Amino acid sequence: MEKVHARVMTPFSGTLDSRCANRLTWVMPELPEVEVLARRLRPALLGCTVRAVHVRRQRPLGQTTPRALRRALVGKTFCSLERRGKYLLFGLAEAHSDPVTVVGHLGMTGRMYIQPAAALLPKHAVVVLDFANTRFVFEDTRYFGRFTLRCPGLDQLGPEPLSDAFSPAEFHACLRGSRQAIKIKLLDQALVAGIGNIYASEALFQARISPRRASRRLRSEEAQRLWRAIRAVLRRAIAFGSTVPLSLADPAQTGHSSLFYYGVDPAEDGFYEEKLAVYAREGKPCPRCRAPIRRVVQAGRSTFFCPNCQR
DNA sequence: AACGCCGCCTGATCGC
DNA sequence: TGCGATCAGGCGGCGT
Repeated sequence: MEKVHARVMTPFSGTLDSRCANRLTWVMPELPEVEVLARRLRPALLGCTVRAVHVRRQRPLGQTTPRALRRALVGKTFCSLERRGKYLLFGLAEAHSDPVTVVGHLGMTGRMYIQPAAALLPKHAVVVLDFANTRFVFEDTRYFGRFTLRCPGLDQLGPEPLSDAFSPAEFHACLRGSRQAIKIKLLDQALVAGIGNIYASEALFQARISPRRASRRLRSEEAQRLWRAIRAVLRRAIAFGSTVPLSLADPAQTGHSSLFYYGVDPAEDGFYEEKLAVYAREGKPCPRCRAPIRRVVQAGRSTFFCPNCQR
């Protein structure tokens, strides 16, 4: 079991090596990772009826008490699973009572999977939902995630970047009202939902826009380029995540005898090297012009970019 | 009211 | 060897 934890790496949790920003050891969950998780969890989860609810950590429940969560879920059956930005919306229903929605968020290090009822629980389990012979586990090392009945942040979300609700004109209009650096603005979930630190850098690279430009200074064609880049980068990451070779997703290999949660070791298969053009690549050659990628800190977070390509 | 900044939280790493 | 400082970051809350 412990061995498993050392080995399994997933696109749904993680952190950047603190001493060497060039080495990506884990990946934070952003829109593509949450979308891939939803797609994989959905078929396994729908139809499962909750027999018991165990709350191991209260913080991710926010305002919801363990008792309220238990009352809301026990006896109900999972009937839908949707993604909104980086959030997961679990729908549960029962014949003679109102349907409920549970809001989930992976935070920095959250993971969600289904395992056999006999398996050992992870050290940082937050919520466990017992089914007949299996169970749903939400674990989160840093407890930044959410698993709750009420989540105020959800109401503040901007448009889904891959939907028609996300228009270049409106995007540009929002940017014009902000003096913030464009990289920081992209992290604002009210502007557009689901972009995190990794894909903000990646989208700006693809659009050839410097992360330090003031949002309001972007010209119309630049905003449009960025709009397009955001969608392309996210779509590509989703496609990549959902086409991970099955051998890498083999439950036997990851040690989870159930699975549903797919481990990929970036050091072994180069998965992330191929996917990310600039993120965590300080000093390495720009894939477009070979100039060394630079790292700067904006609002306390790392930004990676090519000083030559991005103006 | 937009925006900056802090606190939350743990694990890995590095210096002494 | 072991201990303490540092760092990663999504997001809510608070101050200006």
